[in-house]
Amino acid sequence: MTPEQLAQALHTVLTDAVAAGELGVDVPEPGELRVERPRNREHGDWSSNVALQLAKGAGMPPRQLAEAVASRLGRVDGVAAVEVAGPGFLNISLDAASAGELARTIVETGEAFGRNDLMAGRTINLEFVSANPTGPLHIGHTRWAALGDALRRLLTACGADVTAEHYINDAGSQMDKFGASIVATARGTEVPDGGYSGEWIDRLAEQLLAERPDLLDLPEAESTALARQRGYELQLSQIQQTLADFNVHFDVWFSERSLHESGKVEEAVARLREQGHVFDLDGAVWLRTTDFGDDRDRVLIRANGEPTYFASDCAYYLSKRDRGFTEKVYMLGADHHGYVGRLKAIAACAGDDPERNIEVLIGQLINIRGERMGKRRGNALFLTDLLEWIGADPVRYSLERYPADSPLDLDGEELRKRSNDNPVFYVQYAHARTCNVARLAGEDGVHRGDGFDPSLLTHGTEAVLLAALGDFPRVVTQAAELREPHRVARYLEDLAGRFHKWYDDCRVRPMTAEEEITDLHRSRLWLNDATRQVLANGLGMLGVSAPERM
RNA sequence: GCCCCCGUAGCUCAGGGGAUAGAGCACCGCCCUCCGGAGGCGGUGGCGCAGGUUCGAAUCCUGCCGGGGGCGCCA
Repeated sequence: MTPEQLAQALHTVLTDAVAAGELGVDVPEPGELRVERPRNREHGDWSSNVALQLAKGAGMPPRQLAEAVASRLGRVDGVAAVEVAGPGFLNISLDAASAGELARTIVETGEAFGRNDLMAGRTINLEFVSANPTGPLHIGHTRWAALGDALRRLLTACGADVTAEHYINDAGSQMDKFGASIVATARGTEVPDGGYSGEWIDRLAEQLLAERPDLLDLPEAESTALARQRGYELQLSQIQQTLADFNVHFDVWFSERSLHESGKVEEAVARLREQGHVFDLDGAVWLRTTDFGDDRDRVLIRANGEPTYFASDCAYYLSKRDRGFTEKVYMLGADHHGYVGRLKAIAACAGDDPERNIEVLIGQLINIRGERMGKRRGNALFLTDLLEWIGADPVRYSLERYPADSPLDLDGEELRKRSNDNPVFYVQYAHARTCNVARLAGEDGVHRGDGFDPSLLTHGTEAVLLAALGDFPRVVTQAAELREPHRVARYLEDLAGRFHKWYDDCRVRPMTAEEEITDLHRSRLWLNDATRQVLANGLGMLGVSAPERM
């Protein structure tokens, strides 16, 4: 019996009680009824606080209301006992067969277990990373790459139509400085003020010189333009390769420059002007974002006629809108939190609902060994370095197990250690262990077949494991709705722990070749395989591999 | 000055109003006649401070203290 089925039963029981005149209250929808896994095992398999929530509306003491519900709920098929505890909690115990049935459900549902269609029909544009193509991805991008991709997978798992998008800031003066920096490096002179320097610039200069030995003989403007274009291509493809190595998928790579070249930026200004939010002042063109909560108005076109970066932001937003996305999610670093107000204002100026059509997620920056990592500082830690030293799985997982809004202080040396200090190994090992058990069981002649008797799964660790397995769909939904992939990671760690404890106490295979194979062996194999499935599904949603052997 | 995020165990962090606040690491013990010990069991140890809302607050609100970040006709 799943918690969802319990919530449904609870709904029915409440409705019946109201019909019988036992209580007068508006019965919440089943989805609103919270059935949770109690922290304390002695509080049953599942618990609900509905009595506490409805007491006021029903005008009766919570415990009395709870008693009324408990006696009815206790008669539901599969429910072994319902106790009223504390201020009015309902502590529900399932009979073993009903609880154990879940193992079969999971095995038969397979990869689909945990997925749902709650977000069906929603078209979501998820923008993240959006790095400047002037250098390699660093640790700051890494957090969003991991979390953004996990969120893409989670929202997709909930039935949403998700487009993962990477905006390429390939317009503007930083690209000119990028080109000039490559040329200066090729020439062996100082890079311009505010330019780029680093090993990657050296490599780009080297490569460009190899391709175009005449680079330095060209007129300055020409060599810079060449370096700018070719350096851009090389750097972008390096970024794309790195993200692919990191198991991060993007559906669309959107060029800022294309907005300028296609006239979309001017068009955006004109469209916003039609909406009545554009005004002229001091020779510049402004968007009155203060009408929608921004703390100051923003310049679209400078007095010198050049559009601002903000103007492309507007054009980009309108592009997303025109492409039919109802929800545009932006994932930004904390150093961009000042953008929230103006981005929301763009949506409002465009006639959208800033509460519904746009969502800005802010992630705190990461510290590694106490040093703030930034692209323009020396000794930046690049994602390629992390992948080489640590590997994609541990890097992803170590970022995905924390909420984005908590400042993260990871010890670089600890991260480099390939040891069980890293929880990803704990979870992956649990998965490998389930595979090993299944493999050896098969060799012993233990097969799932028809020998599934859920009433045999009576051990305490089995009840706990089953309850944890049943919690998975709720965790997925919650993680997707709250945009918090770390909930899945923490869940998996808990599940892995439950599994290891069960493994210690309950043997799946016969101890000796002489021992008769019974339904107990087979039923436990079902449970083992159900655990394997949930671990694999959860790791899949995090973009982390589920190895069969380690 | 204004705005955003965060203060939970020695350390790194979980805990979207609920019962006795958890995990890993660190430290101290224990478990291999047993499916992989990359595991399990036990011990030590904590909600920054002060008010408020609530039957109930680590969680919500206000103030203060402490840490990080942001406030351009830069990109």
